[in-house]
Amino acid sequence: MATTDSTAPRGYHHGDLRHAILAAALDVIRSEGPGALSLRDLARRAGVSHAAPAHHFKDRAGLLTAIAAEGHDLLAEAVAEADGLREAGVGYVRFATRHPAHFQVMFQPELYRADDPDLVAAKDRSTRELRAAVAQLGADPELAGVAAWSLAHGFATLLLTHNLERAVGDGDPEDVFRVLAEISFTPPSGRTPE
Amino acid sequence: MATTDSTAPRGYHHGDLRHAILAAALDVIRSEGPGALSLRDLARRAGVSHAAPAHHFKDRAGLLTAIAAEGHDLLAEAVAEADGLREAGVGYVRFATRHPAHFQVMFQPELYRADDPDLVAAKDRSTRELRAAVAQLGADPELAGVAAWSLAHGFATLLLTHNLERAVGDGDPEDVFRVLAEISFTPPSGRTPE
DNA sequence: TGTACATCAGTGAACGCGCGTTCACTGATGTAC
DNA sequence: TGTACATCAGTGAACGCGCGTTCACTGATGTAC
Repeated sequence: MATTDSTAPRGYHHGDLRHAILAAALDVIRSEGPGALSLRDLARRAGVSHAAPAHHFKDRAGLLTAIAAEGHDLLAEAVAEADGLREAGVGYVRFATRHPAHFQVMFQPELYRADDPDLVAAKDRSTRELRAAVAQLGADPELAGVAAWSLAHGFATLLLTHNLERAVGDGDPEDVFRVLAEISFTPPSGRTPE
Repeated sequence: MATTDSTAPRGYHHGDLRHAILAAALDVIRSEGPGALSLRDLARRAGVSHAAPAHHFKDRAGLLTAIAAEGHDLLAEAVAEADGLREAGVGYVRFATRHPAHFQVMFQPELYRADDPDLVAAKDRSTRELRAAVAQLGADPELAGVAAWSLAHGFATLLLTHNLERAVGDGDPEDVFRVLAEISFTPPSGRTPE
């Protein structure tokens, strides 16, 4: 077995236990849901004693808080990279499909400590990006923003819970979403700003 | 203490343990999420021995399956009563706000047995009603249906996870949703069917 | 270059807890005759 | 009207399990001098 992998665990110290635990946790959440998480199980998966995880994340809530914070950062990034409101929506959907475990945790606040400073900061970042995307709308950005967010969030959620398999089929969900955004947000010509 | 309440537990037999357990479960799910459910705890809340719940619902998954099935029936009813697509969306949102625990469980399939016959039948009913509502759309009902569903589902989900408090404030979420539906589904005049 | 010390990451045994499941049981209710 | 029997709902003791948490510990790494 090659020992050239710099992340391979070696000797007494794991080397990167924090990331190993996070990766295992995301795995479990993706396949079995957040309810199936236990620190002891994660320790087992990382090949480490059961008390080790508490060193990095005090407890289950601490771990989930870290995941939620990371999720908000990833979301902020995905939205910031997008050009235009429609593509911001696509970025939202892409984030959800690429990081389903983060997405799942973020929107179940009873799982983590919502007042954690790092989390709050990350959430502020994602909120700022979402607002910036919506600001490109004309009148009543508040309401139109809620509509846009609802559309993207609903699509992503239904996608992850396997409710759109008939509609999306083998196609690219992002492309399907582009069409939806087109349908929903083509401004009626009678109302376009002057 | 009045013993006139016909639902009051009396004597050896509870009288309506099945409903009592369900009610307690919905309570727990609403306030602490489905992860906090345990049959022993529900038995305690219903004032009954810890092995009793297994008589009605074999296990946790059985209980959650029953809740998901009941949820689909309630949703089907809410959508069936509505007049027009927009009101069907309002019905969807209303169902979510009135029965948040059912809503939460229904869309987390890893919590229950998705192949349970009763559940499948109930899900068929709600699917049929949703399809009927969407069928009122003109061209491409499949895609427009996904858009409508995404909008309603996203709005409901964000509402229940306390993400729309700024936008909705003290107002009635259902009214806010009516406006969103208006904004999103006013057909662009260039495209209205002849 | 060597030594001493501090700090950090991970160990492993021990504890108490709540859980689901099983099982022989008992009390209540309905039905046949 | 009475008796015998079957069925159903709920009991309570027992079990084994995985969990989180605590704690004294040890091995590895970095830093000061």
